[in-house]
Amino acid sequence: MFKDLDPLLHSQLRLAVMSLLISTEEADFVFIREKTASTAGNLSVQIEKLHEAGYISVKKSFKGKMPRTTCRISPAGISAFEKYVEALSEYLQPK
Amino acid sequence: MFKDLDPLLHSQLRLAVMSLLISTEEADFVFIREKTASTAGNLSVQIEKLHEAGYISVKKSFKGKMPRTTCRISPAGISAFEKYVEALSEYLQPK
DNA sequence: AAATTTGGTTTATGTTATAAACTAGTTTAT
DNA sequence: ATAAACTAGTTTATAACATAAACCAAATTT
Repeated sequence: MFKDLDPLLHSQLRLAVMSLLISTEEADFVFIREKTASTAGNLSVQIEKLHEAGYISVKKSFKGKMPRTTCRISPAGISAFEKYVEALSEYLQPK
Repeated sequence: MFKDLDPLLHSQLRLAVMSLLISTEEADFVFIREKTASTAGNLSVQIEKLHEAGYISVKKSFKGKMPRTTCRISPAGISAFEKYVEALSEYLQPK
């Protein structure tokens, strides 16, 4: 009856990150931190989890002299997100 | 940008319980346990949390000689569920 | 009457989310 | 030039949460 919800996506912050990346394709750490209104520590941890899962890629570079972390959603991430949305909709639209 | 998700509802099992109760208005413990495919222990804990929050009412009675626990969604529960669905939809339909 | 099942609750444990503290370096003010 | 403050994060500690395992009381089955 109720499909399982991917625990990696069923987290407010990780879901917000994925939601952002789905529409922007690429976003850096600071942009995501601002849009999600999260702390850097929390965001760092959650980005690492999405990365480990293969849902996003993370690229480190420099913008001038300052470090920059850029995230991009992967095909696996897109598909996981779509699957999550479909599973969740069962819960939201009670038949 | 991203509204906060009610942490009481942002839990697979509690959300499934609420989803069931939204459509059935009243359901007993065993019915919910079967529909959600959860263990009795976990369900007991999560029902208690929804109860404490005032999202559901819990009535104890006997069906013949056997104990029965009946749950019903409250107006506060309905409104919290609706609010949750609305907040969540921001995450699911990336603009 | 012993064993099993029912309908739960309580408790213990592992997982998760989060904030606090820290690191490494840059920019700004003195 | 140096101290102070800021940027961009990471690591670590702690509190909250989800879940299963163990338990209980009573009913039913054998």
